[in-house]
Amino acid sequence: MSRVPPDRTGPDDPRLAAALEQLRLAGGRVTRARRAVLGTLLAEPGHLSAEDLAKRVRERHPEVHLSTVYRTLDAFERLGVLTHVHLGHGRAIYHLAGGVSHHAVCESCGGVLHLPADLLDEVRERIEATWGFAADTRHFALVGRCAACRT
Amino acid sequence: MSRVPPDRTGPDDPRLAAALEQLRLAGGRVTRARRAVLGTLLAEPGHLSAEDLAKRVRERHPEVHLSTVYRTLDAFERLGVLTHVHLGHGRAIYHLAGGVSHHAVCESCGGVLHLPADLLDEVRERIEATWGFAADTRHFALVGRCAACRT
DNA sequence: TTCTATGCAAACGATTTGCAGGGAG
DNA sequence: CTCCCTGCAAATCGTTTGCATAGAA
Repeated sequence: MSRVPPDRTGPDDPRLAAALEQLRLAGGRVTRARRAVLGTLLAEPGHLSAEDLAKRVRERHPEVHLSTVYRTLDAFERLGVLTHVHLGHGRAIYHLAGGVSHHAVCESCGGVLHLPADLLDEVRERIEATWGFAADTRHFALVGRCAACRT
Repeated sequence: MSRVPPDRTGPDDPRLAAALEQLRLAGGRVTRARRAVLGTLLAEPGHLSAEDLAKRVRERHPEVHLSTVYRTLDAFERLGVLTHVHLGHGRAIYHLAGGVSHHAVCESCGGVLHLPADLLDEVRERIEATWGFAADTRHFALVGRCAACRT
C-alpha cells in the first residue's frame, strides 16, 4: 500500500552501466549516492532539477543529502556524463550528455516543449562567422507562451 | 576631489521626460527614488543589474534602499517603461523598453556582445508556425565564448 | 485626504561551503 | 592506506515581503 514503486529502469539499464563506466574511467568513484542519483535521473522521463532529483532519490535512500546531489551533479558535468539546461528563472534541469534538444518553456502554464536539437544551428553558424562568438544555443530554454495559453 | 561626478545625462534628457510622462499617464507616482533610478539607468551606457543600479543611485541618494530599486524596476516593467534581460546565471539587466537587442555573454571573460534585434526573427516565426509557441527570443542572452577567449 | 511608494529588517529559495568522518580504490 | 566523497550545519547570493510611515496627487 505504502510501498515505494519500483524504478522504471532496472539497475542493469545499459545507459546506467555506460555512465558509471565513464565515471570510473575518468577517475571518479562509484558510490551509493552516485548510483542513486544517476539511476533516478535515468528512470525519470521528465525535467528534474537538483531539488526534484534529491527528493526522488531520498524516497529510496533517505541518507543522501541535498548538497551531495548538487556536488554529484557537478562532478558528473565535469566528467562529461551530464549537462544542465536552464528552464527559465533560475531552475536548472539535468540531462544525460549528448542528444540534448532545445527547450521552450511557457510562462503561463510552465509547460515544457521539446524542440529539435538543430533548430538554431544555422543562426549559430551565422553568429560564429560574423562575430566569432561560439554560442551554446541550447543552454537556456526559450521562454514564451504555448499555443494553449495564447487563448 | 572626492566630489561625485555629474550625471552623464541631465535631468532634462528627453528620454527621461518621456519615461516619467509614461509613468504619470499610467497612474504611477513620480518620486525622488524613481527619478533617480531612471536617471541613473539612462546615464549609464552599460548593462546594469538591479544591484549595480542601486549602488550607482546611492552614490547620489544614499537613502534609496535596494528593495526600493527592485520594486521600482518592477513597477516600471509593469507600466511598460523598462524591460529586463537575463545575462546568464541569475543576473538580470535593465533596458528602456523598445529597441532591445540580443545579447551574447562570454562565459570566460563575462563580456557582453550586442547582436541585431532581428537575429532570431526567422526562427521565431518558424517556431510559432510549427508549434504555436510564441517565443520571446531576446529575454535570455546567448551564452558561449567570444572570439578573444577562444584562444 | 487618500492611497501609492518607501525604508528597514527579516524572510526566502536555490545553491555553496567548511569541516570532520566514511568508504572506494 | 590514501584521498575522494559524504553528511551536516551554517553561510551566501540575489531577490522578495510585511509592516508602519512618508509623501505624491
